[in-house]
Amino acid sequence: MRTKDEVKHDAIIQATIKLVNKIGFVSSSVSKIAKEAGVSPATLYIYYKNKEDLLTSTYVSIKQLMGKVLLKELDDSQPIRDSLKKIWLNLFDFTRENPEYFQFTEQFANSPYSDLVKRTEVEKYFEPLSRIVIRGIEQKIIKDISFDVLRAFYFHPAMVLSNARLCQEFKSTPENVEAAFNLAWDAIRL
Amino acid sequence: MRTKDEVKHDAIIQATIKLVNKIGFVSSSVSKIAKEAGVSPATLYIYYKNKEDLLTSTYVSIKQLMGKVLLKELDDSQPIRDSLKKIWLNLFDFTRENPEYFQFTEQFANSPYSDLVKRTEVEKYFEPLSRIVIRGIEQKIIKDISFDVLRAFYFHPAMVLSNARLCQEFKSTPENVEAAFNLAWDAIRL
Amino acid sequence: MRTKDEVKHDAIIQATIKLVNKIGFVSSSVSKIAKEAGVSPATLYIYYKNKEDLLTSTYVSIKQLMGKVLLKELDDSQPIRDSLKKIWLNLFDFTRENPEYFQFTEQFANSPYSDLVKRTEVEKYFEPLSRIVIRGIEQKIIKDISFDVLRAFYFHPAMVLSNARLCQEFKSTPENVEAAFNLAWDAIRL
Amino acid sequence: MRTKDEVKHDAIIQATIKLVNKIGFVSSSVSKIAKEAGVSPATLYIYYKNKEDLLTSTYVSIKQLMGKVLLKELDDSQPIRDSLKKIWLNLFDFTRENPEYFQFTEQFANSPYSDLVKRTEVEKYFEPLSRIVIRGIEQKIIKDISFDVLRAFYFHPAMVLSNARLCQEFKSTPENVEAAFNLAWDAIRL
DNA sequence: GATGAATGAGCCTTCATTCAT
DNA sequence: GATGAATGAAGGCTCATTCAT
Repeated sequence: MRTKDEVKHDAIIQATIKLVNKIGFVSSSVSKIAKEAGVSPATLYIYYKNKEDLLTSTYVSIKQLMGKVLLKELDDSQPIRDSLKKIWLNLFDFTRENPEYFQFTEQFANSPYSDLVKRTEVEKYFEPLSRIVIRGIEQKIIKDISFDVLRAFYFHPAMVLSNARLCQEFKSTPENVEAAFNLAWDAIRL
Repeated sequence: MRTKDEVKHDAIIQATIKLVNKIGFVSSSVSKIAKEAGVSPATLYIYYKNKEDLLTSTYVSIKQLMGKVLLKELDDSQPIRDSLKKIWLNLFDFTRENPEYFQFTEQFANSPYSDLVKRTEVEKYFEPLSRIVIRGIEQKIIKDISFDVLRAFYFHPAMVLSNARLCQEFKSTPENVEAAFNLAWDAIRL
Repeated sequence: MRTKDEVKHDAIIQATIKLVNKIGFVSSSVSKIAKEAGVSPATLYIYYKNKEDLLTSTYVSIKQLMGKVLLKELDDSQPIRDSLKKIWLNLFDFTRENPEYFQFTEQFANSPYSDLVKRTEVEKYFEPLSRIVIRGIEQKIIKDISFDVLRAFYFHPAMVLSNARLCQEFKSTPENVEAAFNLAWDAIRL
Repeated sequence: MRTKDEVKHDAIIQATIKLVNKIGFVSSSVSKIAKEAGVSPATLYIYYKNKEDLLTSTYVSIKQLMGKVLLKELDDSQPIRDSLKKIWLNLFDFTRENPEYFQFTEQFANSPYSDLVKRTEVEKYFEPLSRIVIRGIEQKIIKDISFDVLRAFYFHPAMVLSNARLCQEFKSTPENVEAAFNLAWDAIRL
């Protein structure tokens, strides 16, 4: 018997990301994705249960990768501010080097498809971040306020500034990112 | 000539908002909107050039209303911090009282349709806000940093916290809003 | 506004019958039917909810017509045998003059689609026949046995003999039909 | 060479019958049948040329079995009526003990697939029955009328009464079957 | 012999839009 | 102005069959 062709599988994933970025979620039909990937529409259903599965799986796997990249090289012994700054820098590195991955997740997160992914399914990949924040609160370094609020001032601004569509002026040079991080830190620190 | 029926026109707008909120952008077809509004699909094309026109027009007019509400009762003589706080409070008032309007704009802003609306077309309704910020920078009250960054820490967090889908824990009580605003202010102030 | 085009509706019905007879239920796709009728596939959905509705409605309306034709010119005062014979003759007249209608109902009745039609929905058009049979039983002219059995010997043989596919030898001349009816009568009479 | 696996072959046949009975001819796809049988779709094509071959072969082999069962224990010396009655009883025994086989053949016989099976291919298994009938005619016991007509009154009613879908009231108890057979006999005897 | 991967063609249905009244 | 009818194109998905191992 023939074995699953990982090259083909990867072509499907890349085609999905590329097409969604180019023409949006709504217009990205299964047959267009298949054509872009150079396979038959039917082939797609060997790797995924249906269109929803294709899109959510792609999203989750990118988020998993993001989690790994953002939280790498973290050292529990270093100051909390340094950890949080490192994560920011990692994020901007990631979005600079994988703009198409990042753009896909942003589009996905704001599409109705995102309701189909359990929040915990994604949040688990960022769990170490929560632990840092909690530690910061315990050590009276970070404001004792709900996680939703802290996220709105620590994580979301970074996402927004990374998003070329939303912020066309902001260029993510090390200086700019550092300057912007200062605002995040001023917001959340005690 | 007969005059267009404003009752009918309004029914179309309300149906659009209601349906998009209920079943999402992708599933909201013209005929479903027409049925929800109690008119013929063809009637819709009397009021709008096409589906794109319907959606973008609806979006822009809500944004115009939002601008009016957010920037009301502002007094150039009052402290900048007070003005910015007032705008926050106005935003949470608006989203509390018009959740369906707000939800629609959030969905729209993250759909591919949003690319069809010129940024300036919407930004002009929030122009007074820029002036306040500029004044704050000139008076050395607000950090001298690009507007994209300031918006990422002043405006976006408020939008995120208003969005029930994104922030399920955060309840917009006056105390919570005030507490969250403090983070915004800490972020942008000098 | 445009009014429903009955010519077009009839074209759809005739195309359905013709195609199902020619290539069978399984192969008769909506688009083939539409093409045969000279309309767009979408047009078909103006007249029918879906494919199932198209097929069942067509079946039921033919059965209604059959009921009318088979039971016409019946006279309660005439002998029961004459009434039952008249119905047989009417049936063979009908199948001779409307072979495509008859063939369609036979195919339908033995397809899984037939489960979608309530038995009573069709049986009501043949109700006078039951009444004759019941009268015959009461008058001790017809055997007192369950209706299923009587139908199996009175009605089904006529259907089978009418069916060109099942009975290729039998020709429905008046003499042949009369001769065959004698068997039916011998079967059910007391 | 390797020998075909009869266990596997039988699994395919049983899966075909089971699935066609459960979901109908139209919905019974090759891959569903393969899955039900626990084999690969490709395996199926080792045993059968194509789907048509699978279905027709299954049909013919059941019919062959039916012929054997119906015509067993027949004695040319016994009265013709007894022989014909015995066949009836055998048929009801068969359908009672093998309802799924019977149901399959009934579905098949009324599907377009049945046209693909030559009539003689099946009829040969019931040839002894014809001989009995011919003998009956020669002995002036059975009406001298075409075989199509005799079959319509002798064989078809039994099939109809056996078919649970068509006759929901009739229960095939020995008494009921005997009573019904009397109608068949009355119909065809001289 | 046996298999899961792979496919182009086709399935039913809905789409955004225009037509004819 | 307003409408329901009408449509070609496209939607997601499954089909019977063959390929490659």
